[in-house]
This record gives sequence, structure tokens and C-alpha cells, in this order.
Amino acid sequence: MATRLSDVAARAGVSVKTVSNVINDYPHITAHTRAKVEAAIAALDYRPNVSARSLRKGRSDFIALAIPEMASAYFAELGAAFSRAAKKRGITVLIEQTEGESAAEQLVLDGMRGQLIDGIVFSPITSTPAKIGAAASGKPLILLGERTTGGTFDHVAVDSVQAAFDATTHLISLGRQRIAAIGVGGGGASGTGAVRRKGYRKALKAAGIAHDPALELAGTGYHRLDGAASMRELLALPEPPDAVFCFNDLLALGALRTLADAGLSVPGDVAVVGFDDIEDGRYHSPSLTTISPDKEWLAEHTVALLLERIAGSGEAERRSLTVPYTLEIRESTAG
Amino acid sequence: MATRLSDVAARAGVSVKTVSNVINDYPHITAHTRAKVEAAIAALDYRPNVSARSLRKGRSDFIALAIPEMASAYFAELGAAFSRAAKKRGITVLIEQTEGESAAEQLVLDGMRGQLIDGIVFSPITSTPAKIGAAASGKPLILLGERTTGGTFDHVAVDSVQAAFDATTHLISLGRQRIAAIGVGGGGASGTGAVRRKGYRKALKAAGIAHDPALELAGTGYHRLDGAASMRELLALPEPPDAVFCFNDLLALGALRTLADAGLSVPGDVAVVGFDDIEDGRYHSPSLTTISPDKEWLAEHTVALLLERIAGSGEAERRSLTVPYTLEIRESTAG
DNA sequence: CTGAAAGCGCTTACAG
DNA sequence: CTGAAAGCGCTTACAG
Repeated sequence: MATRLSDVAARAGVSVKTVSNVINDYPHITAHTRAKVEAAIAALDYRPNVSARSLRKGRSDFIALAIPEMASAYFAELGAAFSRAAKKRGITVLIEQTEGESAAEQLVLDGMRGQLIDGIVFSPITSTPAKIGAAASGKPLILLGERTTGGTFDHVAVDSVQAAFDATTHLISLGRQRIAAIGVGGGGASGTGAVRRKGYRKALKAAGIAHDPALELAGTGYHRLDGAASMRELLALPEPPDAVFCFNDLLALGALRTLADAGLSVPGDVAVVGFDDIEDGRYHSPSLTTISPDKEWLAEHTVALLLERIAGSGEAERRSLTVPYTLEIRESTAG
Repeated sequence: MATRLSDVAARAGVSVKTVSNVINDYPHITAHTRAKVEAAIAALDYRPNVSARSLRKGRSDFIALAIPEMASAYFAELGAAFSRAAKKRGITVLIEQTEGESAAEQLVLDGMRGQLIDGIVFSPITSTPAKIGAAASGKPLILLGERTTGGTFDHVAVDSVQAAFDATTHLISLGRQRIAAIGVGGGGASGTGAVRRKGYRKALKAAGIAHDPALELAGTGYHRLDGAASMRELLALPEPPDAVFCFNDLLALGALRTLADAGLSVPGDVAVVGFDDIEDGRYHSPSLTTISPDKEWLAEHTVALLLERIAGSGEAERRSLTVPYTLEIRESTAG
């Protein structure tokens, strides 16, 4: 039905081996032979069948990126960066939405799409490293996001403790005294909330400010809705905060919405810092001060490491990459 | 190396055919046989090899969604909806970022990932139906977005003329007289800008308002940046508008930013309407009035139609689906 | 229901 | 460089 390698070989008057060599850019092909083959490929509009190739080679040049939800701005931007980084290297990214709980594990469990996938980058919500270890199907796997526990996987993350320290210290440097934190309970098993709170508390302590549990809001998620609700709680306090460090930008945008509704000025009454540097925050009014992880760096290095693992013999030691970040000071703290 | 179908058959004491029957849910399997096979599958942790299956059956149960950029909120939300709709039906969505120009055509040209993909949903930016027709590799293809020209493909779109008419009429009903439009030049060959302008002008005409070319801004793209720049142009006019209909929400969010910077009140001084209903607009302050296409409906029906085409004998007549929408009135016009 | 076998379209030793 | 052939792991007629 479809044109096959052998059709191309017949038309070019060479062996299938030679056609395969041309397609795969192997050496020892004369320019003349190559030209003949390429002409035949063009004439027949031939495209290699990736299923056959994948079956034969045991490699598909597909990798998966498993994220909680692709419509969330941070992950959407990450997905875009991964796709670009992978395309540059001739491989394709399959984006999997885990949508929380068990679905995440199930993905890994389900054998990485029936062996179609060469490796996976996994941003877990509820899965602990132990669970993932039990479920992993032996293919290369890189974890994204903070890992409090050791685990046996490569992992890539921002130094969240340091970043949270920097964000909080920035607020302190503005003279703020009652600095709240929104999102301390978030991030599930990957411990985002716990890790960022650590940096937050550390900064307070370094400045001689006692941390007030009433100012640490857990919330139920990391979306605008949660940020808005947490901010309402904070405003209802007998002594509301004069600054808020939100553990991601969506929380911060929700908080800003509540502050606007309450008629409070930002940063006049309350200064706000986020985390992630999503595009919405840059255009918001006021624009959002935030921790900006280098997403391109993250995608590039993670894809490179994964491909190294896929190609590698296997037993290299576990690697841990730290993503560079900057603190982007914008109107929400420097109006 | 990996466990194969034959390993499962051997362990269960049945033929490979029977194992295959169990996996593919074919009839005429006794409960006892099924149980034996399933036990063997579980014991060996067997997962079918999708490359082999795909090679043999000529179907992969993968479809592609080709969109301009996945980090753009509307497309991110669409991608999420497609993934869910597909997963429900046991198929997987491969999201391709075309990033504009020729890349879009290239995707279609490149033979849909070497025949891995069963069909494609394509949201073109610059490709005309004619170009796509020439490049299509014969597999089912559905176009997303307005098609001014006929084309020979199935397509799914909002009735943008009517939606733009509704949005503009809403502004007129608020008593606005100088209603600008941002984005009239956008959407490339798919003609989003032209189609929405048509509805916009129609509404003005119906209300007896002459349309003023100075109030129709083309801009270069459909992002916040473009909306912000266009709004600045409008404010520099001798007679600035008292309302703006932006052809997508990103343009509207950019415009709102410019208005905030200029110290103008929304909707007091200028009322703003968008198109797409992305989450950012719902939480923005002021929240954004917008045309809200039913994205779940879109994804569900498009996936269903594509699967019908893939399964179908082929020569059914071209189908055109119209996506339902509502006008969501929020603070930016009803503060 | 079973068993033996062909074939999907590649890649890759193997012998020249 | 070429040619003939095996084999990746499935599905599916085919004969029983």
C-alpha cells in the first residue's frame, strides 16, 4: 500500500541496505549514490514507517513529559520549552496530563505507553520516590521538582529553599514586618510547600522576625482560586499582613485579585511576590515580582540528560541538576 | 529481553492467539481461560508493544493536535481538553507546536510522523486550505478555526461573525459610540481577523454607527504585547474610543494593562470585551467580558469526528461543526 | 476454542 | 559498497 524502503531501492537501483544507509546518514555513501536514492525518495514521496523502525531498533525517539496539568501556565510554558528542546535533537515529546493522584503513578505503571517511549520526565504531585521506584519500568526517568527524600532517580529542580529565602528577604528589605506565606501545604509528596516554607522561615529568622503560624496559609491547591481564598483569610485576621510571599504565581494572581476587591493598594498596603514567572504575571497590573526559574535551561538540560541516559550503558551515578533562577522585581513590590 | 505475547501464552498454557484475543477483548473466551491469561499477564508484568501492534494493524491510536503554540492560554486549555477527550476513548494526543509559518505545513508534509499518527487536528496560522490539500498525506485531517474559503476538509469552528456581532452589540447596548476593534489583521490565512471584523462592522451598521477605519487596529500578533501596543495607539487618537472589542483575550489583557497604566477606568472610561474566555481573564481585575466558546464541546466533537473518519470507509461528505458559545458579561463591561 | 505460520516495514549482521 | 535473509512483537487468516 504505502511506499516501502524496498520500493525506493528498486527505483534507485540499489539495495535496501543502501537506502537505509542514506536515510540514517551512515558513512561510505558516494555522492552519486546518495543523489540517486534521494531522487527516488522524492519521486515516490517515501516516508519511513516509525513503527517498524521503532520495533526493530527498540528506540522510538519519543520521550514523555508527565505534568499535573498542561493548561496551567507554568506547565504550559514548560511543555513548550521541552517540545522545542526535543525537536532540536530530532525527538518528539509526548505530554501526559496526570491530573493529580493515582493517574500519575498509573502513567509510569502502564509501561510508558507500551514501550513506545524511550524515557520520561516526571513532575509528580502525589507520588513519592518510593512509589515511583516500585512502578518504574526500567526506562530512564527524571524527576522534576524538589525532592526532600533521596530517591534513586536523577532529578532537576530549582533550589527552592534559597529562592524562597531570597523572595522573603526581598520583602524584608522593603521594611515589611508581617510577611505571610501562601501555599505552605502544597506540592503534595514532592514537598514544594514544605521546602519553600523552610526558606521563608529561614529568611525571617535571619532578620530576627518571629514566624507567626497564623500567617502561613496552606490552602488546598496552587491555583488562583486558592490564592484568592487564602488572601481573604489573611485580610480577616486581626492583624493582616503587609506582605505576602505566594509559592507560585497563580496563587499570587489570586491574592492580587482579592486585594483589588478589598480596595487595598499593592505594594502600598500589601507587597506581593510569586514564584514561576508566568507570562500572566508580567502583564498583570500591577506586574508581579517573582522568582523566575530559567525554563529554557531546565528543558535543555533535562532533555540532554535524559538522552544521555537513554543512550548510556546505564550504571552512571545519579545526577541532580539545579536550575538557575533570578528574582524579578516588578510593580507588586516596587510600585 | 522484554516479555512477549508468546511468553504469556506459554505461562498460561494457551496459544498466542488466545492471549491476543483476551488483550483485545474479543468474544468467545471462557471466563476460566480469561482468568488464566490475566494471571499470566500480571505475573509476568506484560505490556503489549505498541510499535509492533501499530506496524501490524496499520493503526496506532495516536492522533495529533497541531496548534500554533501550546504556551498560549487558549491553546493550552484546548490541548488539555483534547487530551481528556482522547484519553476517554483510549487514544493518545500528540501535541505539535507549529510556531507559525512554514513549520505548520511542514508538519503535515512530514507525513504525520512517519505514519505513526492515525489522523490530525490542525489549527493553521498561515497555511491556506489549498496548500494543506496539496501537502496532506491522505490521512484524516480536521481543520480548526474559521475557514473563509471552502476547502475540502472537515472543519470545526465558532461562528465568529455572529460571536463578533454579539460582542459588539453588547458594547452598543451599553451606550458606547466609539467602539474600536483590535486584531483585525490577525489569524493569518485562517482569516480570524477578517471574519471577526465582519461581525463587528455588521453590528455597528445594524445600530446605525458608521465604522471608523482609525478604530480598527491590525497589530502584528494576538498576544498581550500587541494588545497593549494597539491600545496605546487608540489612546493617542484625537478622539479615543469608549469601548474596545479585542479579537482574543490576550489582546484584551494587554489593552487592559495599557488602560491601567494610563489611569483610565474600566469600564467607566473604556469598556473592554475579549474572545476565548481563558482563565486569566476570569481572574483579572477587572474580570474580562468575553466570548466563551465551549472548549469541552469542541474537543469532544472534534475527536469523535476524527475517530469516525479514521474508522470510516472514507467517502462520507465533508462535515462542518459549529462550536456553541456564550457571551460572558463580567466587570470589564459591567463594573 | 487451538497451533503453526505469514507478514506489517524496518535494521542489521553476514557473506561477498 | 551489494544482496539475501533474519528478526523486532504483534495480528490474523488458515486449517483443524
